[in-house]
Amino acid sequence: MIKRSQKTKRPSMSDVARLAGVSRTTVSFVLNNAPHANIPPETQERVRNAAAQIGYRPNAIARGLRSSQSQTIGFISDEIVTSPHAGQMIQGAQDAAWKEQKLLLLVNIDGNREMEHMAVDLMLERQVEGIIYATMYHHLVTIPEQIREVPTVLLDCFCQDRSLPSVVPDEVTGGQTATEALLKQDHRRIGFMNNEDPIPAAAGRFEGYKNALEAYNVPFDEALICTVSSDTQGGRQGCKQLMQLAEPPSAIFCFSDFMAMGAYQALRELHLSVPDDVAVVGFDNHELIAPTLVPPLTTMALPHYEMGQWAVEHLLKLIDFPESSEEESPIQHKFECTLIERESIGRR
Amino acid sequence: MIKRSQKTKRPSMSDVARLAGVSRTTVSFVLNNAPHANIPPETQERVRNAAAQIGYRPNAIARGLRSSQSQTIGFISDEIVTSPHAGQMIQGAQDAAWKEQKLLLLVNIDGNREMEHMAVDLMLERQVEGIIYATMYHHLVTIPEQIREVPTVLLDCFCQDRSLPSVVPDEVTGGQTATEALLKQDHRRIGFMNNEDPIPAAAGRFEGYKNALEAYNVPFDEALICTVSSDTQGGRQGCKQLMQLAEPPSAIFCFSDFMAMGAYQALRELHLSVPDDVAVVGFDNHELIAPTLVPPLTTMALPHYEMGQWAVEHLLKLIDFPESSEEESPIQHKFECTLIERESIGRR
DNA sequence: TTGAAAGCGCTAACAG
DNA sequence: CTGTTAGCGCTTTCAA
Repeated sequence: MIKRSQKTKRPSMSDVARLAGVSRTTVSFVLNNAPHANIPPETQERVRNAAAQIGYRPNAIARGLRSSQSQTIGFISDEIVTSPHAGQMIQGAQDAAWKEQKLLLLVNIDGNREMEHMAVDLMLERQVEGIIYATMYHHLVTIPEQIREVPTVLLDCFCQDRSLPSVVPDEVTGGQTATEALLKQDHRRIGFMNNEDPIPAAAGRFEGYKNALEAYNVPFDEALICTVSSDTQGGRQGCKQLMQLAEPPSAIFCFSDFMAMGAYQALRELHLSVPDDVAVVGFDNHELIAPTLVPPLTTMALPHYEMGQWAVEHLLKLIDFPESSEEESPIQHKFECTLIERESIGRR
Repeated sequence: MIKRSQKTKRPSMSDVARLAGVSRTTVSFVLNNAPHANIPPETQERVRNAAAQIGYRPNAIARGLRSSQSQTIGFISDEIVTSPHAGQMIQGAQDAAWKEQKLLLLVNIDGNREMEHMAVDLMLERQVEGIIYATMYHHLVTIPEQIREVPTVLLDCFCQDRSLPSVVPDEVTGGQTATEALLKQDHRRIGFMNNEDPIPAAAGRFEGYKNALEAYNVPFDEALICTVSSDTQGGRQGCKQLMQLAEPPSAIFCFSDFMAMGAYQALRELHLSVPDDVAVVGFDNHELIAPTLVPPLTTMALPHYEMGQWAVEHLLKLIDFPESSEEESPIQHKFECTLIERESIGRR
């Protein structure tokens, strides 16, 4: 049992050196597998044993001070709480960091500008090697200026002048893929319930919807578009509205899984079945919603994990090669969304 | 604009001292509002200006090395991804830490023992002042021994010998409150769909259920208990089973919101309405589920945010007063669950 | 092959 | 009131 009173000092390198009968230098070389130091196996053995014996553990703070590398990455996010997507981004980021033995210093600023500013300061003081600035849905952000003291990558957001590298989902191809899933099953009257908020996802998915129609030579019909709030209520109302049309759609592409859930409710109230009467496709692949609906919802998965991963990987590159050519035009990366096929789309 | 090339060295205290024409000590005293150093306002002014002018920022690593305080708390969690509850615990923990200007070093070990071990090592090397060990649902855990080198608090879990302080939800009173909500509306035949997994929540809520019945002098009927998987499927099947009884229940207490969602589905298939034919109460207050069901689900909220907060607050106490009397019997704290009333309970 | 020594940026006891 | 000085634990150059 390694239990040790919290008050006693932890063993330092000198302690190991003393016990092994060598100098601190030697200990350092051995424990770090120093590249060109040629220390005889026997001495190495002795040092390692001594270290193990007294339970020596390197002090990353001291090492960090000396080598000015904190092995730490800051992760700032707005509202972590509500979205399960947050977890996936963090997980992706952490996994990528873990591979390089870096740890994430997490701060959730909950939409508070002042806190955001302080968070960046605190991270900078702690000498983070870089910062990931993440938001819980794809949108435009303004970043505190001091953040530029250190390499930074924007995750699921972007800034006005694109002066910082960013990674976001490809909303256009996402909307297109979703719509094509319907078109492939011979649906031709496809409703689109869009989010009323003026966000990139709304514009992008709408564009993708139109692209898909065009690709299949289906004329665009304004009547089939309905713009509502992106929650269950919105979906329910929007769906009812669409189904009241003289020529109602045989399929509906919903901006979000919540809206799809609302559509299910509306359809049920109208005694229409999914997918036989109306096919439905959602967006988000909400783990808690999509698979549990009856029938399970076909929907688009957002690449949150991958984006988180990419963000850190890219950040690590920037850290290792700060003078990379990127300075003038930081990369704005997009990840494709993938179709998750379940049972809410039937053949027309 | 504070932009600065990433390669140039950051200004240090000496730079400030030089510019202000004083010694490093003075700078340190001024910038830290040193308690007993009586530095004339004028000098202070000069120092502060100098610091601002060159964009000085204290180096927390150096400070940490010197004062052996990292101002950092480790937060280890199993599977952050799937559960939205995770976010609430983290948020609570962070908010409590933030108040003391501490930051969280986050590692999600995803059920991997080896990774867990390494995570603790990495955190200890980084001199975290303490560690929160969190799980995404209330259960028994075994903790890597080295964690005891530093104050530790278990969040939403506990260890066999209770040798570490922990905070968990009070499952018994939770189950009792839920059941009483039904009893208060004059329901007397109350079904209980329990989780088949042998976890504290299952045993505790069942006990609470029985306590409530007893308090209302309602005889316990084994037939009304049904043990299923805690997902939507389980809830659906269990509910059908209960409703097939010769004397079916007029109300059902479900172990989880997912199960309640399944119950809704089953009831709908049986052409029974909630809450008129059958009242339903869930557990978890899943933000994404409970309010969006039709009718909105009355359910028990788990105190995740509060537990996260408490965990850090308690940890900070342990850090500040390591020799507190707690050594022999670490506190095992419980937080009450609260009833969230929506529309799934009707008067009998 | 190993050790001495300098120093990362900061704090704080001690002098002056 | 302010400066000198001695480290915190580690890395790494240089010399032996």
